[in-house]
Amino acid sequence: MLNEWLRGEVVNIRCLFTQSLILTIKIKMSHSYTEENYIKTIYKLSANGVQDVNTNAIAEVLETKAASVTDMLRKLSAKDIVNYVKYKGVSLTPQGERVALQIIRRHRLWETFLVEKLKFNWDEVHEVAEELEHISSTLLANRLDEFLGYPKFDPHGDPIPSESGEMKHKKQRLLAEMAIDDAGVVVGVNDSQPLFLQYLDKMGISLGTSIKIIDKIPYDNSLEIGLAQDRCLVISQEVSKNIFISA
Amino acid sequence: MLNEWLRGEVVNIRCLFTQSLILTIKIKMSHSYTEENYIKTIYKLSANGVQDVNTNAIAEVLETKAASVTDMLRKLSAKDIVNYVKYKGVSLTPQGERVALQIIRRHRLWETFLVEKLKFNWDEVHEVAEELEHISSTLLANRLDEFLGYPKFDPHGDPIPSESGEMKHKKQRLLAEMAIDDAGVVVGVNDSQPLFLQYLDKMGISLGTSIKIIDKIPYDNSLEIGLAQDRCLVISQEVSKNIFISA
DNA sequence: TATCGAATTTAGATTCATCTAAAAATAAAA
DNA sequence: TTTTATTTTTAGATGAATCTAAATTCGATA
Ligand SMILES: [Mn+2]
Ligand SMILES: [Mn+2]
Ligand SMILES: [Mn+2]
Ligand SMILES: [Mn+2]
Repeated sequence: MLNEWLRGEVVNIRCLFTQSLILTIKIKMSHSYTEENYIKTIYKLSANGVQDVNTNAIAEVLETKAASVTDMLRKLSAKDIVNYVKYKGVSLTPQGERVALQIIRRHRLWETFLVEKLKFNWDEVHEVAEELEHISSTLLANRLDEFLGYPKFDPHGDPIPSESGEMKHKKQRLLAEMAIDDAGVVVGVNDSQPLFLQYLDKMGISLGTSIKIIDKIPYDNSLEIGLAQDRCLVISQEVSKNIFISA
Repeated sequence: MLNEWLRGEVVNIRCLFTQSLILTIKIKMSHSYTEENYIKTIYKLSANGVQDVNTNAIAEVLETKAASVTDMLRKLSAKDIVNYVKYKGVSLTPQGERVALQIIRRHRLWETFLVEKLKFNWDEVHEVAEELEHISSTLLANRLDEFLGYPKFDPHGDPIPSESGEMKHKKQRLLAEMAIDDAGVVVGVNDSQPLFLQYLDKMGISLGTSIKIIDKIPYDNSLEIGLAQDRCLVISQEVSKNIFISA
């Protein structure tokens, strides 16, 4: 296949006779729906400071088997998307990282669109965005970005990469790691599962909500927190580990 | 597979012991990307008054081989999406027609979105919509419809089916079939290929343009037409067969 | 009606993504 | 340092969608 020989993105084709005419073409490598999901998963698993992602971790996230993961890693390795050493683990190449950031960009732009323009609730968007993120047109992503006013964060507080792959790094800490009397504003969630977001809705917690730690219950590490208008409630550690507060 | 036994959309499950508790569940049959493209193609080929669509016609549209089409027709037949008789041709069942209309609905809504909101030109939208039409969420289609203000026609003048599958039938005739001195307004195109639309752009013809037939050249059936501000031009029969004028 | 040619279907192979089960490598424990 | 357990890879099979080539059917023509 072409892909196996043309690893880079820019190729020069020189006229055989005159050696003068040079055609410089930019080759856009395309990836299957499945490949994209692997790339995104490897990116997310290595984002948490992990150097080499292991096979089983990928298999778990993608709800597939380790053997399938191995097959795909060999394939992505041949495409120069990942650095893969048998039994040692896998990491994205700079190429692969660029691809991952584009997928994440599209995912988060679509989520923003769904919430901002189509009035979806923040717990309804992830699944749809999992499909929309694979629409390949870069013009579409860029126009959508423009239409939304170049948003920097998605509805869950996650940063949206720019066309060139840069994103704002928000200063934040986990609610679980704050001390008594500390206070701040909710700027993100660590888990976008509908059930968790629905729970937050029910508790009246959303991005922008001000929270103050009133007490910590040592028995199960649950937190007593204060919201606006002297409203008080207790949340489990599980929950507090999934809420980001402005630093 | 479940699909082969559960042909309808609503199923009752009765408790074996008490015979009293009845679970009524609505089963949403899903179709692969590929199946959807076949369904849409069969719909479009039968839309022109054709009763039984033949295998080769489908193969040509989908740029595939007749043998592949046969395989898929057996599959869609088992799913009750088409009526298929070997060697005789194929037509959509009422079920299949509903599915087709939903795909076309999504295609045209997305095209409208791209032009109206993202400032795409009308020649840039078809290819992207070919991908977007397969995003399955019906909530998405309905919210998009609402966001766009329930448009009745897409950027090429084609009618957009409602959620229930109804669409406005526009009174129109082909420019090629008009007589000298007849006049009207462009309300649609019969071909959405970029090259054709780009040609129309170049000639200053778009939806809403007023056109009057000035003369017909018998030699090659080309047409001399008049636009606003006494602008005159000659178009080939090929072109005149792809422009719809208000009746 | 018999024959020919086009359209269509069948047969068999290929590629991609997946699986299970078995083998191999690595890491942890004795 | 063996032994054991875990992780990972290989081997081999399956199902979906495709292909080419051969066989079959249909419909038109002789
Ligand atoms: Mn998401
Ligand atoms: Mn995905
Ligand atoms: Mn179109
Ligand atoms: Mn399509």
